[in-house]
Amino acid sequence: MDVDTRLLRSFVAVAQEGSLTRAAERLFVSQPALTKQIRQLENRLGVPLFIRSRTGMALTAAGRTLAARTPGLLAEWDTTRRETRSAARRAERVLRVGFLASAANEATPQIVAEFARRRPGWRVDMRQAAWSDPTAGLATGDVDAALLRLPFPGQERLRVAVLLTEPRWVALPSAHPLAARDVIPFRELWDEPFVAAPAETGRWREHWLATDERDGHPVRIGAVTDQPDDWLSAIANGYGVALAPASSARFYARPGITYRPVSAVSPSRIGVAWPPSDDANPVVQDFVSCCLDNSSESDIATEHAAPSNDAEVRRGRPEKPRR
Amino acid sequence: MDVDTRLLRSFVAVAQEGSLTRAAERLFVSQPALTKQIRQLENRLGVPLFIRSRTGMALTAAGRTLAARTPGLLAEWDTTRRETRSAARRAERVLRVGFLASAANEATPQIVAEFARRRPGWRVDMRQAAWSDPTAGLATGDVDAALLRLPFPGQERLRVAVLLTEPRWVALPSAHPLAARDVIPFRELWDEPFVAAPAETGRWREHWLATDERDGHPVRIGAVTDQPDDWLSAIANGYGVALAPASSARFYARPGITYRPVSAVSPSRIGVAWPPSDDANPVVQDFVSCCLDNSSESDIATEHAAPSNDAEVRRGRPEKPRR
DNA sequence: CGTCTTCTATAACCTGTTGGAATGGATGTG
DNA sequence: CACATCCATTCCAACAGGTTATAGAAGACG
Repeated sequence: MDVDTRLLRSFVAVAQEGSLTRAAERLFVSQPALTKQIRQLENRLGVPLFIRSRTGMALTAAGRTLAARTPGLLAEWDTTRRETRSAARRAERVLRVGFLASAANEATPQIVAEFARRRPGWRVDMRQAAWSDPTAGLATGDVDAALLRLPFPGQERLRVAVLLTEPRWVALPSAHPLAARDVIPFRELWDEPFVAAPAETGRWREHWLATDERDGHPVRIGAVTDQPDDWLSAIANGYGVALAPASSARFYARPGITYRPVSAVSPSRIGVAWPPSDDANPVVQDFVSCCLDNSSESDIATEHAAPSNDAEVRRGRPEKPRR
Repeated sequence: MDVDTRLLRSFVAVAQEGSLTRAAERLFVSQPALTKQIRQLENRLGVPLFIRSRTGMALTAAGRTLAARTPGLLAEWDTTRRETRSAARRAERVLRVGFLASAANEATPQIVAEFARRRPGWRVDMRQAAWSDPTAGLATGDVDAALLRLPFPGQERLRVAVLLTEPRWVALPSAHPLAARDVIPFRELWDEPFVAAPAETGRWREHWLATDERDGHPVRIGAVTDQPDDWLSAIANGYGVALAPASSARFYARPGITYRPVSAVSPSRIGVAWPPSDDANPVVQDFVSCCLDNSSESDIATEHAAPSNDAEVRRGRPEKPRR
């Protein structure tokens, strides 16, 4: 009769992977735990969902039926959850905004101040997210909007407006030979070990390793960190170097670390993001326009989800109604 | 992130009842258990769903949002569950048919035999249901079709074809003064204690107490039973009398119990029921037509769900393709 | 042929959660 | 002022669910 959605998520993972062992590591649980979960789901439904064999787990006819419907159900539950939390924040007059440490910049206090002027009675609740969640809580519905570094995984399912573009620099241990140079061509960093974000951040990690801009040259990983402090320590301790936004030189200055401009590497962008379900939410939209008003971009680009790939819809910069 | 659908069902119950105490008894759990469930749901969502007061539990804005979407989610889950089990039975070539003890009659073996002729390779799995589930497992998706006494609760959401109409008699302790009579007017039974079905069977229970046919006269309940054997014992032991289909005199003859015709009470009907999702399932439809072929009704009525009340769609009796 | 590897299943153990009964506390009511 | 009616809390027993270690089956390979 009743099931924990967790069982359904496990089921979907096993169905996709075709293997308990692989699904187990994807879900960060042990394989015996997954064995039990699947067996429990089968018992509750009173139906075998998989045919076990040494080569893995194959769906039965019933399993295929379930597998076809479950993702939709889970998506609906997630939507419901998101809307419920969003309703609660609206009732409390709180706008919750997530941000990545590296995406908050000098303009942030002004954005919040202007929002406070436009929406008296409302409170902005800023929460910093770890790098392990590059959507800063948007993906899970924890926040109404987020200030992020682009690109990030899951971007296709959200609305994004670019606020700022800045060059990428490199952070090096001060003792590093290249630290003496004024500008470093990216090519000269190809063989350096890099301090990287956790693997589960996918596209985001790749962007900061600039894997696309190495002509296929492999990346050396010197360390994996998931917070600014660990990241700085790893670099200072010589585990590797890392690309970083130019503004890091101001926000994350630290003895033992030197920032240098990098040539021949694409810049980094900061954007504000919100879920499509809030396209008509006036409060969220007010916050977005406060962001745009304080943006240094002369031409605001809003990235929408496009059927095939990331087409960008450009729109003129709105008037500044600053009093 | 994840929730047990049980929590959602509890939430819906509390939201509807507006009270933990009442919802708890409806759900057959203790009130502290429900308190904890609701609190747990609130914690998982990170949102208060109810405002507690001495007068009960009132939904918050977030609670209303959740309450609006949850029933749909649960219904979808139930549909998914039903279809999954149904797919399993199709793969195994098993048609599972539920029946209430009192709804199986002399025609049943012939129905099954004819189905076996039409669908070689298929097996019919007949399962008897307790009175506590008057849909005999259809409501929960445990069976593909069911032979039932009409009317029953939940009938509106299913397809039903009437197979047989028979008078209602009364079952009395043999020592009962009325047992000596040939025919008993229903009115003379109004003050007798009745042996009834469990309260949760709603409309079904009321039909067998004939509450609608007492001119508002209150019903006396002498005992509550949920299986034929208990029911017979209760009557034989003098806890009360009970209306029963005329055929019970043949199927449930027992020393100490006397069956007598009752006048001025409506008859009972037997029907075959199936879920609307199987309207196009050829196997289920074959079974239904086997039922109709063996029906004694000269005019087959199929009851469909109607927007306002139980309109009956009549259709001519199909040809008998009996070889 | 053993030996590895790669799957899933099982066993043993530990911990946190859940449910029930009894009880408490707040608050209207006869 | 005792009572009825809510929800919250406490205590205890039972169970579910996780982990590690291990078993068992069956291809892959030297």
